[in-house]
Amino acid sequence: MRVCGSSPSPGPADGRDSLESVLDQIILDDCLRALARLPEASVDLIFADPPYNLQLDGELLRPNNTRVDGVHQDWDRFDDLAAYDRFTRDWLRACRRVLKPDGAIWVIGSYHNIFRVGAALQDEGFWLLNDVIWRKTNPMPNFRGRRFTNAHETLIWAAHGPRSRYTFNYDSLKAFNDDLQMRSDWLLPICSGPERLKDDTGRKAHPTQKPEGLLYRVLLGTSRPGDVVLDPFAGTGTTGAAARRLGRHFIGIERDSDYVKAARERIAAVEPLSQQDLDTLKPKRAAKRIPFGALVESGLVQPGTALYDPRATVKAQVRADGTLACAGAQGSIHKIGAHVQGRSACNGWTFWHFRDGGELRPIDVLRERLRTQLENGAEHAP
Amino acid sequence: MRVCGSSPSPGPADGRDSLESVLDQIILDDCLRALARLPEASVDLIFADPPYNLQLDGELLRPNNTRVDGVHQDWDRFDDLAAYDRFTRDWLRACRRVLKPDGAIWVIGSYHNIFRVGAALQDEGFWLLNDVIWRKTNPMPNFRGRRFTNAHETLIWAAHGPRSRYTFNYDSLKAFNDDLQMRSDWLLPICSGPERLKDDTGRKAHPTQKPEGLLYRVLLGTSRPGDVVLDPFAGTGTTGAAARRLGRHFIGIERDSDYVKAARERIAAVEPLSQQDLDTLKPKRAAKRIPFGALVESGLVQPGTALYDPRATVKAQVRADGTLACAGAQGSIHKIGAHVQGRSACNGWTFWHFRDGGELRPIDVLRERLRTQLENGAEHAP
DNA sequence: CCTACAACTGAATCGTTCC
DNA sequence: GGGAACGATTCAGTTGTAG
Repeated sequence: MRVCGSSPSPGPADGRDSLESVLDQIILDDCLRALARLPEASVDLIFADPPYNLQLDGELLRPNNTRVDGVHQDWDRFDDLAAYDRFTRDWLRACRRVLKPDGAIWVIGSYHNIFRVGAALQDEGFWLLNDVIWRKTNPMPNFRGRRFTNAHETLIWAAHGPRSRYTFNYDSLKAFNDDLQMRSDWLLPICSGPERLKDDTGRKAHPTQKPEGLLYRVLLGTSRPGDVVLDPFAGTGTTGAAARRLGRHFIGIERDSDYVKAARERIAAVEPLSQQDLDTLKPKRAAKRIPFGALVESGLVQPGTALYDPRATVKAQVRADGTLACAGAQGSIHKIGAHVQGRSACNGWTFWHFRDGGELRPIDVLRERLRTQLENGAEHAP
Repeated sequence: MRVCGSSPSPGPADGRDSLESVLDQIILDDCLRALARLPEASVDLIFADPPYNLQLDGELLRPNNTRVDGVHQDWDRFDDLAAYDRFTRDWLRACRRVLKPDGAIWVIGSYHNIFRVGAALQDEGFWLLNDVIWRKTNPMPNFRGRRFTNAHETLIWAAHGPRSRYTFNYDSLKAFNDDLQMRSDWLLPICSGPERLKDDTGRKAHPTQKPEGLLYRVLLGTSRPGDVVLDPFAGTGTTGAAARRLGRHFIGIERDSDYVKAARERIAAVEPLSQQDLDTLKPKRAAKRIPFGALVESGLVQPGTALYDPRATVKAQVRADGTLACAGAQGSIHKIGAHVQGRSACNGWTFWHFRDGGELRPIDVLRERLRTQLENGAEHAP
C-alpha cells in the first residue's frame, strides 16, 4: 500500500491503516486489499464507479468508418456473470464493513452491470433509498440504429441498513432546484472539454471519467462538510476533487499507477471553497427545539393572547403555561390544532396565527425571532 | 382456463391451448398455469408489469394530513427477497419458452424490484438491449422530505438471446421523435383523468394502471403490425388496448376476475387507429428547465460570487449549494429576492444581477448561456 | 356560459426525541 | 425498551363547487 506523496511502507503490525494515515490520499493498491486495511465503521459516504463489464467484443465503427474508442481495458474483463457477481459481492461486503452504521453508498452503472450491483446491494443488507438517473445532455448516438440511444446511466443510493439515519440535505437540494423537490432524474453533460483529463499523448487519460458536476450534487446532497468520503475505484480522482472542493475528506483506492498519478496531480490543483461559501442551507430538523412555552416565558407571547387558524374562523387563547384553550378544550398548540380540525395530528407552529396589525402571521415567525435572540445571546456568552 | 366470451372448457387433451384459441383474449388464470398451456416459440413480444414487491409498512400522510392510498394488495406481498426471486425466475422462464427465438421482452419496475428482475433476465439467458427510463411529468412527491422524488420507473428491453434478430423500428421512432434518434429516457405523464379506469364506486379500478402512451411507444418501436404480444400480468388491459389500437394481436393473462372484467370491456371499446391518428402520438419534447444550482454546479457561477439587485443597493453572496446569503438570511434566489424587497414572491432570474466588467447583467443571461452549452454540447456528430 | 378556488390524487420501501 | 409527544413535510394535475 502506498499513499500520496509517501514512500512504500509495510503499515502497522496489525495490518490496519489508521484513518488519519490515509485521509485525503489516493491509495495505490487493489481495492479489496486496501479496504481490508481500513478500520471498520470509519467512513460516512462511499461513491463507487466499478467496472461495468461491458462485454464488448470486436470493434465498433461509426458510419464514416472511424473507430469508436470503447472500453477494452483488462479491468473491464470478467469470465462470466458469476465471476462479476463474486467480484461485486466481495467489494460491496468490504465497503459495508468500513461504512458507519448511519453511512450511505452510491454506485453508478449501466444496464450491463447495474442490475447485478443493485441485487447484490440488497443481498448484502444495504437499504435502497433511490435509484437516480443521470440523463446525459450529449450522449454518444447509437451508430448502428439497432437500439435506443443509450442516453443515461443509473446511480443507486443506499443506506448501510434499513434503520440508518443517513444524511440528506433536503433543504439545500430544494433551494438548489429553484424551490422544487429534487427529483430522481438529473440532467448533466458528460465529461468533455477542458475538464476531461488527457495523457501525455493527448488521448483521454481514463475511458469513463465522470463529470465533477455529478459528484458535486452527490456530495452536496448526501454528505456534510468534514465527512469522510471513500471511493474504492478512484480512477482519475473525480470524487477526490469534488470532495476537496466541497470541504469533505476523501480516501481513494486505485490499482492503476497511471490513474493514481493523474488523480493526485489533479486533486492537488483543486482550490477548496471557503468556509463561508460552504455555508449551505441548514436543515430545519437540525435547529434547536424551542417549545411554545418558551415564547410565553420570554414575553414574546403574552398569556391571554388570541390565536387563530389561517382563515380566522377559530379562535384560541394562550394560557400562562403555554397551553392553548379553545371551546372548552385545552392542550398544546399541536393537540388543539389537531382537535379543532378533527385530525389526528397538526403542526401548531404553522397552523396558529396571531394578529400583527391587520395581518395574520403564523406563530412560527415568533419562534424564529426567539431563536435568533437566543443564538445572538449565546455568541456573547462566555 | 377461461377465455374472453367463451364458457369454461377443459382444453385439448395434451393440456395445451392452440394459439388461435387465446388470440386477442384475456385469460383468467394464474400466470404460470396459463403460460404452461401456451405453445412454445409462439409470441413475438412480451410486455410484463409484474408486482414490484414494494414492502410498504404502515401508512403515509401528506403534509395536509390526508392519507396516501398505497399499494397494499395481496398480490404485492412476498415473504422475502428469496421468495420474490423464485417468483421472478419462474415466470421469466415460462415466458422465454413461449417467446419466439427472434422475439423480445419488456419488463417494467421500480428500484424495489427492477434489480432482481434485471439480474434474473440475464441469468435466464435473455440478452439486454436497453434499459429505458420512464420519466414522469407528474410523480407523487416525497412527502416527508427524506429522499429524492421518485420521479421515474425503469423498463428493461431484452431479446430472447444474444443472437436474436429482434424488431426495432428505428426509422419510425426517429420520425416519431422529430428526426432525432429516440433516446433511452422517455417523458410521459402518469395515467390519470378520463384514461384512468374507475370501478362501480368511482374509485380507481387498479392501483397501478400504466398510461397507454407508454405501451404505444413500446409496441410502435419494437413490434410489427400483426405480431402477437403477450402480457402475463395483464391487469386492466393496457397492453391489450394499445395492441388492438395499433393492429397487433394480444394475449393477456390475469388472475383477478375483477381486473379481467374491466380489461375485456375496455379492450372491446377500443377503436383501432388510422395512420393519421398514429401521427398525432408524437412525444412531447422535454422543455429544459435549468435550476440556479446547475449554474453553480457547472462552474458558470462560482460560490462566493456577489449578486446585486438592479440598482446595486443590495448585495448577496452565492453559496456552494446554489443558495443566496444576504444580511443573515439564506435561501433560493427567488426566496431571498422576495425577502429583500419585502414581497411574498420574486423572479430571482431577472432580479439578481452580476458584475460583468463595469456593467450589471441579470443572471438570466447565464442561464441562457448554460442552456446553449447543454444543447450544443454534443461531442460526437453522427 | 366561464372563471376561480377548493378538494382530491398518484407503484411510497417517507421520524425523532423525550420520559 | 416502549409509548407518547413533538413537529416537519408536496407537485402536477384533475374534479367538483361556488359565484
